Amino acid sequence: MKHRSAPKSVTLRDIAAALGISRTTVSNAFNRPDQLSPELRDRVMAMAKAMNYPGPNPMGRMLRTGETGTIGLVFSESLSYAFSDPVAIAFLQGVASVCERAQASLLIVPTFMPGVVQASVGEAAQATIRQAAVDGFILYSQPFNNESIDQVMERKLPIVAVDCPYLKGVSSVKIDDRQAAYEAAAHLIRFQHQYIAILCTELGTDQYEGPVDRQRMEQADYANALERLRGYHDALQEAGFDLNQIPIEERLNREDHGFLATLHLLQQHPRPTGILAMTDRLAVGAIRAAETLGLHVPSDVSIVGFDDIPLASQVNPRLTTIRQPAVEKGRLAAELLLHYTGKTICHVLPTELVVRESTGPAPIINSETE
Amino acid sequence: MKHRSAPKSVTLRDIAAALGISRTTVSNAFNRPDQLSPELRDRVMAMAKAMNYPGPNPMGRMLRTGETGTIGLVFSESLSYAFSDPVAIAFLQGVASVCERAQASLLIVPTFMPGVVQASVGEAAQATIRQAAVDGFILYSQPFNNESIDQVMERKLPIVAVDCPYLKGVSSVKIDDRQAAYEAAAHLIRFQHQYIAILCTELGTDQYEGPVDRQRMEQADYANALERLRGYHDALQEAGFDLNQIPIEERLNREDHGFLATLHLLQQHPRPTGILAMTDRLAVGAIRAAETLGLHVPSDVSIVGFDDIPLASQVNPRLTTIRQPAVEKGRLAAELLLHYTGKTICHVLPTELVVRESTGPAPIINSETE
DNA sequence: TTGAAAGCGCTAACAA
DNA sequence: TTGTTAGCGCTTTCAA
Repeated sequence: MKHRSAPKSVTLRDIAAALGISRTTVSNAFNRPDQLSPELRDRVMAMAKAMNYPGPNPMGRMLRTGETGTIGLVFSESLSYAFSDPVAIAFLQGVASVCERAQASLLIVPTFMPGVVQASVGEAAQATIRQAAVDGFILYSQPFNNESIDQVMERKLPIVAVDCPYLKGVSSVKIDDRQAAYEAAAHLIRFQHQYIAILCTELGTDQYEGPVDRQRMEQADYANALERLRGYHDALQEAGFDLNQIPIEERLNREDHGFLATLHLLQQHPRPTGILAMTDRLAVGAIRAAETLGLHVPSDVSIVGFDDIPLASQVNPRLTTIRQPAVEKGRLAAELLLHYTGKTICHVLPTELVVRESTGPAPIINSETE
Repeated sequence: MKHRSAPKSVTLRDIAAALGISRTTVSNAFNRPDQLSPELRDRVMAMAKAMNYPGPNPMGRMLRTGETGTIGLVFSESLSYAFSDPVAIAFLQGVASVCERAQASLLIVPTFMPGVVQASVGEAAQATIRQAAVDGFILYSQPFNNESIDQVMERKLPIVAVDCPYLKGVSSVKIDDRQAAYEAAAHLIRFQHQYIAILCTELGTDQYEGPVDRQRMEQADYANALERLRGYHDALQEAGFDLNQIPIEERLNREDHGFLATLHLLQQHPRPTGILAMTDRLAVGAIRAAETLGLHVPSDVSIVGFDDIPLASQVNPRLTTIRQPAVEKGRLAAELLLHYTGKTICHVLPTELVVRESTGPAPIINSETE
C-alpha cells in the first residue's frame, strides 16, 4: 500500500489556482455549499472533477479541526477471536448501530500481535493505539493490568470501558456478573442438584486449560470470569456445598473446548448432575458431550449457560441461561462516548435468568455413599 | 464528544521547549528510539509523562507522512444488518485477521443513514467516505449504481471490491455465484423434484418483498442475488422446466422472513417438493416452516441453502448447501489491499456443494394432473 | 547524536 | 459572497 496514485496529488490550492479563486472558497464548495453561489460551486466541482481532485484531504481537515468523527474500539485478545464470539459481535452491532445513526466511523484497533512473544505484544498495542486517529475509545473486556488500557489512558481522550476492571475516572458499562452467576447456580440448587461442576472461561492470559484451584482464582486476569466464578461460589457456599468438592474446568471459550471439558467432567465420580457453564458456547459443547456419552439433558444432566446468544435458543434442548443485553451494552457505550460530558458514568445493565429445557430436577442417585 | 481534555493540549514543541531540545529529538524519542542516546530518550519520556503529553498527535503525523495505517471497509446497507449476517461477519473476521497481523487498523465506514429519505442517503455516504482517513478501501457487496461506489472511486485510493459489480480497473474477490447456484439446483433436479420454488434475497434496494417476475429480475440492483437466480434458472431450464411455473419469493435475508415466505410457498398448488434458498438463513427459516406445517424434511420437502454458515450444520436436519469461503474472501481482500501494486487482480474463489440431510429424493406425488 | 527549516493540506476567523 | 491570514502538530531531509 505504498502506492501513490499521482506523483504529486492535487490539492485545494491547485484547484483554487486553476480557477483564480481562493482556497477558502474551494473548501466551502465542499463543506458549506450554502456559503457560495450555486454557479461558483458548480464551477468548483466541475474543475475538481476535471483535475481529478479526490476531495479535501481528511488528514489535513482533521489536523485543522482537531476532530476525526471516529470512535476507536479496542478489544482484548485477537480480532479473529472477537469476531467469532457471538457476544462480542452483538456488542459490536450495538456500537455500530449508534455510530451509523451519528454518522461516525468506527475504528477497530488491533492490539494483539499473533504469533509474537508476550513481551512485544505491548509494543504492538502501543503503536496502533498511539496512532489511532479517533475522538475517543471504547475499551471492551480488558484483563487487569494490561498495556492496552495504559496506552489508551495516555491518549487523554474520552473513554468508555465495557466489561473492564474498574478504571478511575472512566465511564463504564457492565452487568453484575457475580449476581447473575449467583442466579444461575441458585437455579440448579433449587432443583436439588448435589453434584455440580463448573465450566469456566479463561481466567488468565496464559492460555492455560485445566482445573482451577484457589491460587489460580487469586491470580485471575479477567474480571468477568472471576466474578462469575465468585457468583457461582456464593450460591453454592450459601447452600452448604463444600467448594473444594466442586470441580472447575477452565477452557477457551469455544464449543469444542466445552465439549472436551464436559466429556472429562462427566466421567468423574460422582458424576455431576448439574453443570454451570460460564458461557453459552461452553454450554452448547457441554450438551453435545452429554449426548455423546448417552446422557439425556436435562434428566441425567442439567446444563445452564450464560449470555443468551442466538444459538442458545436454537440448540436442542434449548438452553437455560442468563440473558445479558450485549447489543445494548454496545449501544450505550457508543452513546456515552458520542455524548461525552466529562462526567464519569457507570451503567450496570440488568440480566435475567431464562429457563428453557436444558435444566430440570436432579436425577435420583443410587449410591449416596459414592 | 466536543470535549477537549485541556484548554490547549501539549504538543511536541512544548516538551521540546521544556527540555531545551529540538522537536526532532522529541519526535525521535517516540518514533526512532535508536536515533538518540538512551539517557536523553528517558529524559524525554519522563518529561512527556510529567507534562501529560498524550504522545505524538496522529493527525499531524498522518498529514505529514501521507499514510494512515488504516484500511477502510464499506458495507452496503446498514451496519446493524451487516453485523447480524453470518456471512458478512465471517468476511469481517477474515479482513480483521490480516489487519491484525499487519498491524493495520480497520475503519468501518457507515454509508447508510437509518430512517432517512433515499435521496439524502447519498449525501451521508458521501460525507463519511470523503472524510475517512484510510490508505485504501474494501468495498463489500455493493449494489449496482450506488453512490458509495462512486464516492469511493473519487478518493483515488487503492480499492478491492468484494462481491461487487464489475468496476473497471479495480481488483476484486468473488465467487461464481451463478455456477454455484446452478449446482444447487442441479442437486435437486437429480433427485427428481418436479415442483421447485425459489427463496430469493433482496434484488433491489427498495425493501420490496413478494413474488419476482421477469421485470424485477431485469431491474435487479444486487449482482449476487441476480447471479444466483440465474444459476438456478440455468439448471432448471436445462432440465426442461418452464421457468414461468417456478415461483420465486423475494425476502429480506432473515430466518423469520424465510419462514413466512416458505409457509406461503408450501401452501400453493402444486406444493413444491424442493426449495432453493439463496442463503442459509432463508433456508433455516424454510426448515422451520416445513416443520410447522407438519411436513418432514427431506421426505416431504427438500431444502438447499447457500453459504454454509456455521448454523447450517447445527440445525436439524443439517442443511445441504453451497459452501463459499467467506473468511477467505476477507483475508484475500485485505491482503490484496495491503500489498497493493496497482495491478488489477481478480480472484474467483471456489465453492462446493455440501450434501447433508435436508435434501433427498422427491416424494411420490398422488395426482400428476394438478 | 542533535537541531533548523520547511511544509504536509486544510479550515476558521476575520476582513473586504 | 469571496478572500486573506494564520496556523493545526508533525516528520524529514539536511546540515552541524
